Amino acid sequence: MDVERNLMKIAADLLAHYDVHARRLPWRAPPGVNAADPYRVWLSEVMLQQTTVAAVGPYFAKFTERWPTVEALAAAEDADVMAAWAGLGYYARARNLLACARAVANDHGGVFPDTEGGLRSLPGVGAYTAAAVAAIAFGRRAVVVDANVERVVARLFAIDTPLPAARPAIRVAANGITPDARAGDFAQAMMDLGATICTPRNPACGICPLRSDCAALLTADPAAFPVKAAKKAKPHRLGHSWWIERPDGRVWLVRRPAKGLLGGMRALPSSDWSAAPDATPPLAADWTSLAEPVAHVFTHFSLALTVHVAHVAEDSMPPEEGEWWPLAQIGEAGLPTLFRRAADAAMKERDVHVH
DNA sequence: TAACCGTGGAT
DNA sequence: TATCCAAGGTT
Repeated sequence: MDVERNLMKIAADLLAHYDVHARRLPWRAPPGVNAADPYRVWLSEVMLQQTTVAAVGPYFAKFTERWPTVEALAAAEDADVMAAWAGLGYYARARNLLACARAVANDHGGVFPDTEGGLRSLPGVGAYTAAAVAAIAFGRRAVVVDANVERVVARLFAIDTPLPAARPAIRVAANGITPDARAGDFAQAMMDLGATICTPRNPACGICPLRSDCAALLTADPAAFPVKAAKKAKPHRLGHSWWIERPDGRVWLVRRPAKGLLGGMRALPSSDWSAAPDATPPLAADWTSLAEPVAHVFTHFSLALTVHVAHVAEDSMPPEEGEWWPLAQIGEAGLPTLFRRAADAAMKERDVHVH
């Protein structure tokens, strides 16, 4: 069979399947509506970077209700956006989200660029997101390659070069099956397929709309694609955080530096995180340490965080910059998950002593 | 280029 | 319990 014709068949088969089985997602235009809102497409794509659909759902609802347009988001306070993002992870995304919204509002008249190149120049918009927004929101033909597409394409063509070295070949193959029309639907169909059928483990090849086109299905183990390089072991690190509570029911919170881990987020005052962290408290007080450290796993290391608790006088003021945050509103402080769990542990320990 | 950057669910 | 993994971008 003619090779080009066979490649066209892949897109046709996939789009026919998508027309029946597309997932209904809040950021997708309803069936029959062609134009998705670029703001919502962009917002969803940024939230979905390395993040599951299930995790994004409530955050997308919260953001679009509070900031319905890019102009509204551009006018938001930094602290409000960072707090609203708390718990979703990869906080550089939130910082870039605001920078991008302000760039669109201030430099582009509140209208998103409608080309891949224009989108690519925005903060936090890389090759994938630019292609996805251009295709989904603006109907451009763009080659959209995320981890789902990498997996589906590696299997379709049985590409056995290990990632990341296989990326150029995967991109070429993805370009070869991307249709001129409905490139946005095609991209979303590929991602739906990767998320629901062509899954990393135990793919449902028996119900796959592309099973007649798949080279990996002819091998002993289709799930072996894509081949990946071995991962490095995560080092274990230690750390200390200090819970400083006043008799009026407030706790001392600081803000972490703008860049780096948990950058720009509210936090408990903390040591460095290393093999031998500096355990010197930020102020002299009668400290008690929680027996059980908070265990937390980051992308490239795991952490055992010892939480120290002190009750200090009303006029006490720690040396570094920060704010006395009311305990009754601790949920609105926007603490990232590590510190939310440390706060939970400290408050639970306090309740044990009170009762 | 490869390291850095979160979190939670699935297995 | 340990490991893998997710609609990646930045430096």
